Amino acid sequence: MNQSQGVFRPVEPAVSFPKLEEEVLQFWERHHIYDKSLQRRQGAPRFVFYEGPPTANGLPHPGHCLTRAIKDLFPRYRTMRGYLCERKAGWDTHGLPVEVEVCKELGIHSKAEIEAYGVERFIHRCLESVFRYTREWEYLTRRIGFWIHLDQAYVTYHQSYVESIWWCLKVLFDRGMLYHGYKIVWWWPQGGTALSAGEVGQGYRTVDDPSVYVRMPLLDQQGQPTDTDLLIWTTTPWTLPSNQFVAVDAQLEYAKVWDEQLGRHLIIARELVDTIAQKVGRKLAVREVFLGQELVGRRYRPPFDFYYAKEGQRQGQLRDGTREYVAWRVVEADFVTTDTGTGLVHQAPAFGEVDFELLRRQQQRFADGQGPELICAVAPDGTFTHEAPPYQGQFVKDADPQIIRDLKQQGLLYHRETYRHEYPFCWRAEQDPLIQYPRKSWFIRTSALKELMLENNRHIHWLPEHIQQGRFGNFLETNVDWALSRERFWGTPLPIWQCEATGRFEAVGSYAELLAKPGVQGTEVWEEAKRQNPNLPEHLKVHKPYIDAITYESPFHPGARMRRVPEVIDVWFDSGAMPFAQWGYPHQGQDKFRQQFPADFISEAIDQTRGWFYSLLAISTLLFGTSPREGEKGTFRHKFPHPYRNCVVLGLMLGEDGHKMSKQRRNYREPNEIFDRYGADAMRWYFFANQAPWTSIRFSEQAIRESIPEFLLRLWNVYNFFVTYANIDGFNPAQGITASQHDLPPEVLAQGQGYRPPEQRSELDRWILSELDHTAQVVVEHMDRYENYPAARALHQFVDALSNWYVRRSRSRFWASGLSQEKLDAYWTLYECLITTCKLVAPFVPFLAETMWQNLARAPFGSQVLESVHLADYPTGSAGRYDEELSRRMGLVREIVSLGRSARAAQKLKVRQPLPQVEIILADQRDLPWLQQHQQLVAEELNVKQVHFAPRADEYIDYTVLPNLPKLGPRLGRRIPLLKKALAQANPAQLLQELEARGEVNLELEDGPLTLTREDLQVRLQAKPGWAAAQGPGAVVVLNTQLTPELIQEGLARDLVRLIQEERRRRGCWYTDRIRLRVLTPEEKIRQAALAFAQYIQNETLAVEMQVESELTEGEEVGQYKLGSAPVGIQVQVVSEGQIK
RNA sequence: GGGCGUGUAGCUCAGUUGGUUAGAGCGCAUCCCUGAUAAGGAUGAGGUCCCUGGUUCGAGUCCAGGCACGCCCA
Repeated sequence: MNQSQGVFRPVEPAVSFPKLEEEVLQFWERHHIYDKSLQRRQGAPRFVFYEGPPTANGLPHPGHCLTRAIKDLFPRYRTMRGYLCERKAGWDTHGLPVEVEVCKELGIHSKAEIEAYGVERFIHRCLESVFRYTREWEYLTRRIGFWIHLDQAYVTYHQSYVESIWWCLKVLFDRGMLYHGYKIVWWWPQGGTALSAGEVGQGYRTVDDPSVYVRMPLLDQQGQPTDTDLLIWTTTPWTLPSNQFVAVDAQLEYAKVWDEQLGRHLIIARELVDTIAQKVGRKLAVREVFLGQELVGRRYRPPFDFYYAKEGQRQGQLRDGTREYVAWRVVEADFVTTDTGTGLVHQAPAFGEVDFELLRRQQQRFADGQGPELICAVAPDGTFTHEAPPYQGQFVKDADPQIIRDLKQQGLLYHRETYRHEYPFCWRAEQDPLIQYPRKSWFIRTSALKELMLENNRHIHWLPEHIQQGRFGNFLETNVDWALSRERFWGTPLPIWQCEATGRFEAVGSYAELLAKPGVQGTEVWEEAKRQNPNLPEHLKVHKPYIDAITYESPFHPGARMRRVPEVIDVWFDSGAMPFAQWGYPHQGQDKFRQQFPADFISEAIDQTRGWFYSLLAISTLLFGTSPREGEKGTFRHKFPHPYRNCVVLGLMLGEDGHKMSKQRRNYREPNEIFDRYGADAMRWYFFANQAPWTSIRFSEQAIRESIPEFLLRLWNVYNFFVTYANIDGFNPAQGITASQHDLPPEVLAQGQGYRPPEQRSELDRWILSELDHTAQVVVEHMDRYENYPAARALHQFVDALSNWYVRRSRSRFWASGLSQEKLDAYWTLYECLITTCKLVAPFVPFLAETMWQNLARAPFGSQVLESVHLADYPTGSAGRYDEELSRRMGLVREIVSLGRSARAAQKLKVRQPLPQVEIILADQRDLPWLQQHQQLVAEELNVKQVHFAPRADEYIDYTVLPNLPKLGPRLGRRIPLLKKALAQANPAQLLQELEARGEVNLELEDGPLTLTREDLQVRLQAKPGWAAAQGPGAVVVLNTQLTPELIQEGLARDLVRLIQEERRRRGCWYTDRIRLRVLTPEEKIRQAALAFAQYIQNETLAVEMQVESELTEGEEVGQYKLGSAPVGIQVQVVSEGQIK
């Protein structure tokens, strides 16, 4: 029969996966398979997925491939499991990185330069920049097989999105959760800009700074100077005029030392006394030692009295009713160290984040308005203000020398030196040092909801688990208020308007609400821009600078106007608002939001812990974690967890060399290169099947390449094998099946012609179907828990078992002529295995699965079956065919065969040489009857004439009887060593005999008797030396290596068959060609073997006749071979042509 | 400096609730197979499970301390 008459399309053996994938992509698109996969689940329970929006202003790299692959895997899987999973794409479009890119193009940097360039032109360029690489992102998304609605993507700068955020912020503002306060930022004074942590990190340089030790005299209770000084240390003398406190560690030991030369006492940390004495070259005599807490509350006089003169004597009322001096006293802090300095830390809250935090804690101790105010003698441009008259107008760093001179003059400078350390500079203007500086910012009072956020977190399923209590939990524990505002241009404008007369604020929840305000002015700015450039997207009207132009009448003061505050907001707020903002909620999309909240599944890399994972959780908890206030629109209380239930945290992907991926290092390949060479499935399989997704993964081109032979090609070969023979035999699964629109589940296959229930089929068939069902069960169990890695391993193992045991053991059945029932069983079994595997692997390697489905299912069934494997239901292995006992036993057979091979290899006896016998000794006799029925299988695999099971073989075997520890451990506990001793002394053979006879055995331990059953003991076998044997945990296999002339002849005959087959192939024979055969060799033994086994040889090689000759002729038509040392010529002549190649 | 994670074969990584002989792939070596064939398979060598101490009858696994690396934050 011609293969073209088969129902399956012939399979190309030299497959190109990338090429197939392109075809599959076209097929999906042409037939709208993704949409159909959703339509099919209309009305089904939803599986909600949120896309964490990428920024498309940079090219995607392999790390993004991992994220996108994982984001595709679980939605695909859940869809096949019967859920409706809509996938809406999204783009993150705002933020500093965008501005930085544009500044680079423009060759500018500071805010002033941007303003000079023009905010309007600037944000237009930002908008262009944002979508620069959208095409590349979309290509990657499509090519890797990530099904998501790109055409319906949410975009963070769109008006509806911005207005959702405005709504959210208005709710928070009205609840009093949004407030205006100070934040200490890294500040570039010359540029007038705060820098992000990333930028600051780029600018660190090693520099020498002045390092000064300064005395601050302690005061007594009357405020009079004492003979004792606090000694502090700083590398930023310019911060001293703004000193407010000195911090100590309450639990640290401090020493009061006497400096003879100075004639005064100094207080320093006890363990630093020697260090400092050495520095100044003086003797410091310890007079007293006490804990830091004794210093807490003591007053001192700061080195400069610009503020002290006015405020030094001021007291404020504490919340507990008592009074305390507001500043210039010793306070307790947990950040004090003794690594450097003196153990007493000068605090200038204006110029340090921890200092500022300390001030804030102090402020909280006082009643409202009674506490210390922030002191700051420095202007935003980095120069001293009039509040520090001697230095007014000087840049802080330049003022250091004079400040030190003045300290010296006052006698307060105890010691000075130079200190080499890392200090940040502006990454664009290398000469400009950064300073920490207080800026007014808008904050969200997230710390008030800390407990709720923690509670919410407790309900989230994190993978890996440790994120919950670890990185994320800790981060929530130390929650500080969210500094929301940014003094930038390209971002969601903060929707707060301020009364120019009273300074009071008001939040606005939408553009329409704004336009409805009384006396609105300024809309013409946008209208004019639009007139000049009609192509401007409408969305821009809610952005700077247009929105800034809009003012309205103040409700707080007659005649005054409300103007928007200048800030935009942190981009993390944008992305964290996506659960509702992607629908424009609550101004629109109410149904959509309620259907799609919260998410069942999100996944991003671990760097998002403090990014998106946090912003999502914080915003959701703020809005939906408490009961709504009266009159609020859109809020409600939702039970935890939200906004996501399961979060797979991916490891960071490193380059080939284990370093961060970087273009300059060239330590990774472009995704497209991988797709073109190996295909998306290879990459996906590498991601899913090589490691848990949260281990930081090292990009490896080789590992991607290897996933082809290890998995894809192995499955492909089985598929190819099936198609080849099914076509030869005209196997057509569709005959007899009438169901329509099905996905070929077992019960439908059962209608097929020649289909027999598995229980009537051979053991091997039942075994592989058992493995199939079990694999499906394991995969579903893991995938339901978001564990792709163990799921992929189970699939890998199954494909291996199918290829290397089932197909190999079944080959003779497929090769037999005719279409017997046994052969049909084999076809039906393999067919079902392939169809089911195809569905099982579909979420993992969607392209390969689709290709197989189109041929295995669509080719014979046409429209009777589902159009795509991705529309199918995921197999769950629920057919009840999993037979644990059978799986275990087959495992034992495979072990025995493996041991036999090992023994052969050790004796250098190739498998082609038949051997008379193997002796198999089992550790456990209970499988003996079953194994005896499978002697034939073992005999074939090992090429031996006889298989003999010996219940006891003291001749070959040493026995060791060991305790079964998992069973006995809990029971015996500390008696275990005694048992071990008793067993070592006992005679194992005798023990075993007794066990077999009575079912139990009595042992006398040193501390008393003990009765053990068969289950309590384990027998280990060891082959005695001198035998061709191999041992494993379950059995010992001993070979009989005695060769008879007959066996040697048979071995030669098999060698000949191999040579003839090779010659057939060399001559390009079709599988079914009949041949006329000549075997030419001067070696008599070979000739004799050929004649003795003529029938066998002719059968195996489809030879209608065979001539054996002693004369070797040369020539193209005679293949020249060697058997051992003897030359052999093989001539093959086709007599009747088959049609199958 | 703090938090989190990681450390297992030459390389990349698994290792379930503590249990006897710690696994896989690649690479290497030796070989097999040759009707899935530009494939496939077997066998082998290769391990102080980072170190030290502890808990336990028993620790790669649990606990404490340390070391190295990575990430996040200061």
